[in-house]
Amino acid sequence: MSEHYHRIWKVVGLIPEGCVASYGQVADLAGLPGRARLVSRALKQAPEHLDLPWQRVLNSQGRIAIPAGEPSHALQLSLLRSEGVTFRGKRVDLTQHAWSPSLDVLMFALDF
DNA sequence: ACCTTGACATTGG
DNA sequence: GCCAATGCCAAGG
Repeated sequence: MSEHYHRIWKVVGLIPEGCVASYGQVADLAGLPGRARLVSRALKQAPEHLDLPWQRVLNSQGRIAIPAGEPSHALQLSLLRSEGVTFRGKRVDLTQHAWSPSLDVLMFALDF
């Protein structure tokens, strides 16, 4: 598995319960600016045992990126609600749940 | 090596 | 708000 995937997985694992991040934000924090699509692939291929909070990653509009109708779309919605994330229609209320990583978390993510 | 495919983001209409 | 065009780039055929 590529080094990129490991960095992406590490960042996703840092997203706190009740918070959400966009694919692009995760890519940036992983040191891969402009590679949001790589994040989606990394999540789809993430090994189960990593137990990542993949449900906390949404598109830049705050919407669930999995196509409605796929079983995991409903699962993601349910997981987010169960951890207190609120929705405004189909979008998560980003003014309330957007993840703002603290400086120490940033340094950890960036390997400082 | 050459397409095609995305759980994306941004911009412009 | 919705849609289309672009840029992006690793994976899989």
